[in-house]
Amino acid sequence: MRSSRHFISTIKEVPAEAELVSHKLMMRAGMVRRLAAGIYTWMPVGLRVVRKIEAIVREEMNRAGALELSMPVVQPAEPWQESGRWAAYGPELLRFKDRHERDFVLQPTSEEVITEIARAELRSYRKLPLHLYQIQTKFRDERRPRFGVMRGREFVMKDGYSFHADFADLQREYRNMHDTYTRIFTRLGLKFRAVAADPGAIGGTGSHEFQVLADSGEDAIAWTPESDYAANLELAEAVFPFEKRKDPGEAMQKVATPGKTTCEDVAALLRLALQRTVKAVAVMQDAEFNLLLIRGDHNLNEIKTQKALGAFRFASEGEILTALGCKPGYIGPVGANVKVVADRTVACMGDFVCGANEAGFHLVGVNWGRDLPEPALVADIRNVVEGDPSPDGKGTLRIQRGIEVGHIFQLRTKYSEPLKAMYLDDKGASQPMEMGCYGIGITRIAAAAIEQNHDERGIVFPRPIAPFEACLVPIGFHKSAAVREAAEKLYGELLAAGIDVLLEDRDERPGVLFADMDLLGIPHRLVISERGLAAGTIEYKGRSQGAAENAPLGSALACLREKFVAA
RNA sequence: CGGGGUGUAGCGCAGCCUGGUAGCGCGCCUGCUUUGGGAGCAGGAUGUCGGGAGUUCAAAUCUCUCCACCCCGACCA
Repeated sequence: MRSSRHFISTIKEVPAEAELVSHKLMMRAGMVRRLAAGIYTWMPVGLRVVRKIEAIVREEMNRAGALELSMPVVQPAEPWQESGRWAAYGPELLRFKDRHERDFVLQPTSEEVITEIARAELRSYRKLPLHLYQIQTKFRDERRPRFGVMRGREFVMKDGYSFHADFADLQREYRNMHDTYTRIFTRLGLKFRAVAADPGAIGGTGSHEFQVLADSGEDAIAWTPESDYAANLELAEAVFPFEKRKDPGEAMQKVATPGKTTCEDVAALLRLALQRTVKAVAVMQDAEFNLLLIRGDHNLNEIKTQKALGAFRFASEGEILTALGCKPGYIGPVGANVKVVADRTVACMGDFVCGANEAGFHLVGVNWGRDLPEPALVADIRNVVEGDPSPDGKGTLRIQRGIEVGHIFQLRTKYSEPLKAMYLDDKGASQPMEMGCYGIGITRIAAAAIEQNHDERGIVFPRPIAPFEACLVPIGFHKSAAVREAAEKLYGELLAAGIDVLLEDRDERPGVLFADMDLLGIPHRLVISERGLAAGTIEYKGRSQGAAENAPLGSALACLREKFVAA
């Protein structure tokens, strides 16, 4: 490709809306242009990246035995009503009516349609297993689209669905996909981690997320270097503390803490470690008032709480006042005639500090059994923190941030039962199919890769997904016949050798060309100049290396090949 | 959806408080010079000041209203 015939539309200043590095760089590099909130045009340069990601995903999916198909983006409401998701999905599902006032949706995923296919086509155990996938545009009407294409409303996803006669075969395919995803993300040149995850709204039993490691990621991962344990923070279990609860050492005492409404403030005032304090979170389960107790330095995990308690919501200030006679900031479990749910850690604490249910006062030296009854329920309701013991008993946990780019689920019969996707087994009995589903965020990968690979000059793409593998930059292409001839000749050779090379033949100053090639993140650069021609050399520089090096002019192709292997 | 903020040239911004000729930088166009890291000089084009309504002799500026977008909290590839 010649840059003069391509569409390089780089800009120096980024639109103010871009917050994340990857978003800024994608805008600056001219990969995407925004059309509406969370809706982007993929410009020619950006689309090349997307296509390369798709190609790798497609190749590995095919190799793993899955078959590609393409399902409609616009889908009728009926299968969604049958599966129950028409009611359950909520406002993220974009719904609209056609001219006949019939209801339709834009697909956010395609379980319903694929299950219809399976129901109609896979009548016998002889046709199972089957894994079908598509690489398709998805639409989710996000509450708050942000971070450019990282969390857009319209995006491209690879979604695959597998159908099995029994659970064991589903588990086999699940492992197959786990391996396949590992190969895909490795080939894409990403640093990632597979973590145990919550199946969430999609449902089912087992589930793993593939997280690209990046500090700007929206997810937190708990993992340990001592074993292969890794889980999403929302799922990671905070195990029971090893040490037994100590016997009371202090008498309970009321202390004045005027204006100190947070555990941090109270601990600072009393010159106590934050780990000695307990915070109380008031929640309602229908009409029942609950106090959740968490150690001062810990955070409530709402997903775990929901699993322990069932559905709940945070209490209003009025409800707290009614139940405890005290406003938030000084509430606590002592003397409160309400249901008390203690986190495992709190249940093992003694001589702790908590609110006195009197504005401006806290209690110190509080002990279970002596000063208040044992909690009605002890459960794991907090997020793990760095240094907590690993749930598998090996080592301690570390926390790292990540961007979710893949997610695999064992759906079991969650969709096949309501949608009646049944098959006949070898005894002629009708059985619901076991299902798995497997997603990869194609367009999100482009952003995640940039988030993970950039420097002050721009993007540093891994070669497999760079818009071009290499660029050839002639200095004085429009001035020097010798440079032009040498550049054209080499360009032809590189193309013939199957290298995806960009010839920088625009009539711009060298500084502009270099800056653009760096910004676009093209991994390998060859420079031809009169200076070099006179010396019989060509210059090579890798995008992430500091200084350029010279190679004999005739060995340019061999040099690139060598660098490709090295990189 | 709740809370905060911003809409002025293609992009980044100033002007608004205290009403009175719409500006700066980048980019764009023309010419000359320049040519190994986003060139210099000279000249030039570009605006329903987000939309609507109101106050006023006069509104980018004050008031009301609608819209769009961005940032912080409950979800997901």
